[in-house]
Amino acid sequence: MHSPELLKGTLQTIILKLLADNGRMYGYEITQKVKDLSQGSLVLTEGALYPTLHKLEAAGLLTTEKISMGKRVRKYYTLTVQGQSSVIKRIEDFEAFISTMFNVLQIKPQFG
Amino acid sequence: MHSPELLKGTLQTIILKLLADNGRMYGYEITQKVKDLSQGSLVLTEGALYPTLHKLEAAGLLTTEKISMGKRVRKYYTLTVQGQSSVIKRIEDFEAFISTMFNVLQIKPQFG
DNA sequence: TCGTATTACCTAAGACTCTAATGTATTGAA
DNA sequence: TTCAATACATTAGAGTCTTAGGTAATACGA
Repeated sequence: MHSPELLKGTLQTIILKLLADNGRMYGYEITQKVKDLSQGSLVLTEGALYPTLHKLEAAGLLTTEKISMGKRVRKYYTLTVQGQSSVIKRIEDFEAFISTMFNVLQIKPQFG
Repeated sequence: MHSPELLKGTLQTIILKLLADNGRMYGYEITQKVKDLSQGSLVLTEGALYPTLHKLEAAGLLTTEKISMGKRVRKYYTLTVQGQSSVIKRIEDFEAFISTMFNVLQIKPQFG
């Protein structure tokens, strides 16, 4: 489990990128996908997820549609055109930030 | 200039690592060092820096000494033993977080 | 069939970290 | 002598998260 402070500011980027890769997704599905991809080390709480989804929708980056599954209603989120272009920029921003952090911390990227 | 939200949670790590590499430093010096190492893209505001320094001191990771430079008094910060061991852990945490983020975002680290 | 876990949506209070603004004072250079 | 840079610091407010709580459907084992 990571220090939760590090996650701050990355949640929107994660959500947007998952939607870019997977097409439409619903909230609970996003939490499970993040858990899977991070091997359990990143857990999105619902108190963080839903306000963020609603904020991204209000900003015009996402649209929603409600799909009935029997009696249960799922709310699917899809990127708008504006959302699609913003993903690219946010990934670039994230990569630039990481690069800067390696310089400031004076460490080399290690992978393996 | 980076999206400021991404910086959140990394400030303590930056300060501790700079002190580990450079020995004792004073507040203003830290802001300049960060600006230099990041080529101007990361700027620590004083409202973020000083409360963080005081917090790290209260946590026992830093000690201070006041050095008179003529009429001016500089406040130097030095890592305690506890601070030195915490740097190692924080760098490891940061690297693990980056690695996880690359997995979740499904991007490959690009450097150059 | 009954209880529990999981799925699935959501909000609200409070903690925490940052920005922006402000304040004080010294030093150095034009 | 006046302005920029150096050097310390605090505070109000914004924003993002955690923790806790609420509702309800579905699936599964005892």
